Amino acid sequence: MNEPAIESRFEEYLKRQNLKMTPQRRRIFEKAFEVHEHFSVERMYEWLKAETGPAVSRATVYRTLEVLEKGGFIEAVETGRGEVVYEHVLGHEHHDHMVCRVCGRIEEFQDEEIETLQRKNAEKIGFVMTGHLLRLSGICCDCSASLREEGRFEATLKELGA
Amino acid sequence: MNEPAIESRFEEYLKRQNLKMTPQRRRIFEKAFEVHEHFSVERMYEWLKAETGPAVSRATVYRTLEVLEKGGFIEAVETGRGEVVYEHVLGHEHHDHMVCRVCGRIEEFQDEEIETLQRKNAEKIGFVMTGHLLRLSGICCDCSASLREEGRFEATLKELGA
DNA sequence: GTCAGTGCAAATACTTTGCATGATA
DNA sequence: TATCATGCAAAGTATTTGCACTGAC
Repeated sequence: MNEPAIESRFEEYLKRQNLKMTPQRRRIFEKAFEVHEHFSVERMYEWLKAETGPAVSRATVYRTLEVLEKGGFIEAVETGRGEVVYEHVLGHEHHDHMVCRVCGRIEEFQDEEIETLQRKNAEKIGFVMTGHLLRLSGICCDCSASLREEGRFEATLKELGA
Repeated sequence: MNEPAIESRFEEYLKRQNLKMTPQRRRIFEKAFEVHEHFSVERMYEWLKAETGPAVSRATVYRTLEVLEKGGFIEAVETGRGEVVYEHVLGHEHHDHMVCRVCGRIEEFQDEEIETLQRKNAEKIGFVMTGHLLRLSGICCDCSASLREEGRFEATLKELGA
C-alpha cells in the first residue's frame, strides 16, 4: 500500500472515531510510515523536533502513538532491553523479532509453522488466543563477527548468560 | 530438587561471587521457592512484610531479585500488561507462557517442536541465539466461560483488538 | 460555536542510587 | 576488621494527567 492511501485510511479512521486530524497527528503519522526502522517515543519526538513543521510535544507523541496503535496502524514491540519501540503495520505481513543483545539491532522473521503450533498449544490449554509475542534474543551476524575478531565472543556469550 | 538442596546451591553461589548470605537474602530466596506462583517485586515485599522475620526493604528486594536472576535461580517474565513478574527456575523445565488479558492469570506450556523451529530461524538469519520469549495472550478458560455467560464474550474480544 | 486536541507542568509509578549504619565472613 | 549489605530518602526515568487555551470541523 502506498503512503497516501494509508494516510486516507487514517483520516477515515479518525472520522469514524470522532477524532480530529491535526497537524501534529499528521506529522507523527507520516513520520511513522516514512521511516523503515523501529522507533521509540523519544526518537519520534526528537525527529519531529529536528525537522521543520508545527511543534509536537512529548505528551502529544504519547497520545498519538496510542491512537495509532489502537487503530492498528502501528504495533508496539517490547525489545526486552527495557524499552518499547513501534513499527508501522499496514502493508506488512505479520512477523516476529530477533533482537541483538549487543547492538540492539532488530531483525524480523516469519514462520507459519510456529504460528500453527502456537494456536494448537492455546487450544490444548483452553485459551482463546488473541495475540502472541515471539522474540528471539542473541547476537547478530555482524556483532558475532566483530566479537570473534576481538576474541571476545565466548566471554560475551557467558556475560549474556548463555 | 528439594528446597534445602536448592538453598545450599544459593549459598555456594554467593560464596563464589564473594557475596554474603544475610537474613534478608535468605527470606527472599526461601519465599521465592516456597510459592508456586509468579510474583512481582511489590508482591514479594508485601509477603515478607506481612510475615514475621527480619525486616526487608523494597530496595533490598530489588537488589536481591537481581542477584537471584543473575545466578539463574529465578527468571523475569514480562507479562505484557506492563508488569514484570518472577518465577523460580531450578527444578523446573523450560516453558513458555500464556497470559489471560482479562484476569492476568499465567499458564505455562512446553512445545519442543517450537523450540526447534526457533533455533532454525535464528540460524537462517545468522543469529547466535541466547534466549527467547514466547508469550501467547488471550482469554483463559474460566474467563471465556464467565464472559459467555454474561454475553460479553464477543464484545471483550473486540475490545482486545482480536 | 462546539468539542476535541495541544502544550505545559505537575503528578504518578516504578526503579535505582548515595550514603551512613550495621552485619557477615 | 575489611568488605559487603541494608535502609532510608533522594534522585532518576518513563509515562500520564489536569487544566487553560487553541484549533478543527
